[in-house]
Amino acid sequence: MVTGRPRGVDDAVILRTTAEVVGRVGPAGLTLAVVAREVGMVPATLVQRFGSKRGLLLALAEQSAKDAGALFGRTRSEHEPALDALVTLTVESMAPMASPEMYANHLAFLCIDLTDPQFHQHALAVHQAQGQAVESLLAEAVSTGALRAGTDTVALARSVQAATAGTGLMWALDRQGTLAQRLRQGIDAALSPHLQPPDRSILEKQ
Amino acid sequence: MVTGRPRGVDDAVILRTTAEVVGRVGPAGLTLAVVAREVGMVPATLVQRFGSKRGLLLALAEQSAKDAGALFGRTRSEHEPALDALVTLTVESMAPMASPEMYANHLAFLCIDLTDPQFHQHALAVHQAQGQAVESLLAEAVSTGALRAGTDTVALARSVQAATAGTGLMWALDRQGTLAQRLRQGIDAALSPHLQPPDRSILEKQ
DNA sequence: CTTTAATAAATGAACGTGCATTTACTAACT
DNA sequence: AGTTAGTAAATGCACGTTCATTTATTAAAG
Repeated sequence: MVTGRPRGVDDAVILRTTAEVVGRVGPAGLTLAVVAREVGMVPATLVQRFGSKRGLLLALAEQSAKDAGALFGRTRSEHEPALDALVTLTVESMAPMASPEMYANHLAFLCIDLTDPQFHQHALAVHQAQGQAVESLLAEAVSTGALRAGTDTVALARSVQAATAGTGLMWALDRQGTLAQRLRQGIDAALSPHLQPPDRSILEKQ
Repeated sequence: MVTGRPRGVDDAVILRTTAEVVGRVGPAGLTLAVVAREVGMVPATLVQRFGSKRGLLLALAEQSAKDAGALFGRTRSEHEPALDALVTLTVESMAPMASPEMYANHLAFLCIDLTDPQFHQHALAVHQAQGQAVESLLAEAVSTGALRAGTDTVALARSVQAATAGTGLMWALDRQGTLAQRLRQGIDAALSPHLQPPDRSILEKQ
């Protein structure tokens, strides 16, 4: 085996740096020059390793999808009620968008996802992983009696997912409260009509 | 008042053309050259009349906000049940995003709205106008007995708005069915638990 | 142990392109 | 004449990408 000059920094570091830069300026504002400087390289190197700017962004999207998949696929912490876990998971999954600017960057990525088939594939996978996770938590809530028996968990999962996405959007626009608060309220509103009486809310009233 | 050379085309035409171009390529992909060509002008003229590319886009945002405001502020068609009107209004308001590409453009604009204060102002106004419209329709539905008495219309309006926005987002991702269908289902899911029994749904079952 | 060849990685400088914007000028209208 | 609209050409900049070259590393050859 013939090895050449070793790589100074490995792809993971570059992708982390790229993510950080994207977090600041968004995918559109991203320039190879900035990423290169921050990682101690020169733009041409990035092109050589990732093929193009698009290649770099695509690799980042791939990585992010993998991370998100891991988040939604991870095993529950024990003894936590399913609906609490649902709220926790949702809030956590949207933590990287918890400022209007970061949310805007998220949207910018989504724009790419909707336009470019390769990006779309990853985004769709994440979206479906989330749907699965939500639905299985709802199903568990039904089986433990937190939700009314006979609840259509598939339909409800859709509602919860829509409430999540929609709440994020509204919050980014009106900027009232924190994203986490709003998500809790939004999910609660979607779920509360389906709670097993006498429960009225999944939020602890303090 | 001293008038000089008359304007060849008035601003409204330019804005309509701009909107059309944006619909094709998105706000980021917009170039003055293309707009200018389509309207029979030269880029410099657009700059002179709107100050800059940003000025043109801002004027367009202003116009769009005005249009949206008119839509949400218009008087109800008579004898239509409030909840039907709610669905109709929602579907209509999202008609210009009824393809994934158009939705992506909408999102791209939203990215600008979240980043640029002047754009944000218009977007927020539209959002609040929608909220108002939804809430007043819900209030009417309560008063006519379609919704249960005692329903918190403000909270429910929020839910409906979130369901609307979230449903749009999900549809753009998974592309199942038409946006209108999905919106109907999404709103129905949000409202059905609050309907006055024995009603279960606001969708006509055919 | 050198030396040398082969290979991969990284670089720096140049290139080209796409675009918004500026400037100087012309045309139309009162 | 004075005022406004429009234009053509030039300017300048910001980037992505290409290319020839240098550097680091290993494997074999002497």
